[in-house]
Amino acid sequence: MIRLYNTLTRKKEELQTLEPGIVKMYVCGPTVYNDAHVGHAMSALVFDIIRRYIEYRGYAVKHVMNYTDVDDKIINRANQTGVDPFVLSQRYIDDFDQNLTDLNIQPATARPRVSKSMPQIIAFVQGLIDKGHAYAASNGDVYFRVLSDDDYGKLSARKLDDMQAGSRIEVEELKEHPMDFALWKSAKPGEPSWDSPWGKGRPGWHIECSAMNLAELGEQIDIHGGGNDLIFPHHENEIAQSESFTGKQFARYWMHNGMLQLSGEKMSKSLGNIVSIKEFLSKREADVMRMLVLNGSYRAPLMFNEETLDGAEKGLERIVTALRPALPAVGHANQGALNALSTQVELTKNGYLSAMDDDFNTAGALGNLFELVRAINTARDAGASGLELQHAQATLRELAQVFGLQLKEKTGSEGADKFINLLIEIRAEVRKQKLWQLSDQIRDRLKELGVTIADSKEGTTWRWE
RNA sequence: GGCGACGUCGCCAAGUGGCAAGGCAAGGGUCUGCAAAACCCUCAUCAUGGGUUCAAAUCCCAUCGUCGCCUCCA
Repeated sequence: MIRLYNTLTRKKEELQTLEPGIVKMYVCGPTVYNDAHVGHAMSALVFDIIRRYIEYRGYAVKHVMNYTDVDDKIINRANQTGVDPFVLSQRYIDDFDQNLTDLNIQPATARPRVSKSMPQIIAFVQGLIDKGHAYAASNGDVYFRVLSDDDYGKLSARKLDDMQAGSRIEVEELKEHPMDFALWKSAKPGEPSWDSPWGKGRPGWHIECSAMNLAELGEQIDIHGGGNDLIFPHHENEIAQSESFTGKQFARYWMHNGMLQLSGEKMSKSLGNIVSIKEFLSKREADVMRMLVLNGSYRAPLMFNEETLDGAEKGLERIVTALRPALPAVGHANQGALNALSTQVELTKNGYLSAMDDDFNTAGALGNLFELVRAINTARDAGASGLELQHAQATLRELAQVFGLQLKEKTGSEGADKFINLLIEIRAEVRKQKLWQLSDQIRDRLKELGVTIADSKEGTTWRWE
């Protein structure tokens, strides 16, 4: 039984789906006006890991991620660069898709965009007006009437009265209440706009997600996810819109990931302290970013710096090492060593599942994986054969794959193997004659070419590195 | 100022009432001609001060500190 932390109730709850065996999950995607950064990667990775685990547990996941391709930022950037806003957003959508692929993130089963959802959005706004939850102002803007929603503020645990007190929002005369927010914005000159019952205009920020949710997943969904910086106002307003429109509970579980911390601060567009995904991947493997996320807890802030990345990279190598073959000359491992290994396989499986069932505790599950890593290495050192290691290694690989780790061994140029083996063979002869200098020279030169040699009393092995 | 989350070894971090997982780093050792890898050993009483309890990192109160939101943001 999977339990997950629900922001709405601030408690862990059992996952009970609306339809048996199916999880409807909507995760807020990016506004596409710039290169995506590693903070986006964290969020995408968190929900990718969650999705993979839910699927591993036997559910089918309907996963929707939207692209916000109509927005002030896009329009501004388009104007600055002289590129058509739709061309610009298309370019960044393509880039983002590529980023996700590079990070081994499973594509969402549906990826709607604002620009292609206009009829649904307009119908949604009209519906809210019809039900008295929204009103059109004289200038063509349409606002949501917060006072019409009696539990407004329940997700972010705020009260309307409190918000007004500390609010820095300039009260617009056209609004009935200062916290009323725009569902539809009347067009300004030079902006993309669409025809509507209230004149030419474009959607506000929050309505798109309500409308796309309804279109793709229906009136009610199981999980709604996103970064915790979206709790207010975005998700709060989504709830207000959707529940006012349908009269039903919108999402059963609200899940929010913590922020990536770069030198102690949130990485964000406005602070300008950004590392793009592209930039990251030019320096490190995709698995390193995933390991960093796995080693933390998805709801807490995640430290992103050279030190934590080095740690993630080393941990990754440790798992990869455990998957390597048995030693060349296999002795016979004693029964005790083999029993210890199979015991650990069971312990790890159980530990992994109970950690992950408990609100996707990846750090705890990872700890279990490392215990299996050690058991495998110990058995190998004791002389276990490939066959004897097989089950444990398969388990390790399976559980790592549920995490979405690829665990790629580096490979070199094709066809080089036989020449490398030849060199190793010659070197073995050289070593027999104790010509250490020559032997070391071969090792050093191969190292420079990306081949690492390891000698042991059972023989010599090599690998690309 | 308001609301929320949090403070566990040098770093990342699990654990939320019953003797403090795991990874990285560090030190010592085994193996090795040397090296790499691996393995073994060592390495914390849980921000501070009170309180509840037979028993608290884990519950309550206070203080200090950090982060997020309140404005675009994963």
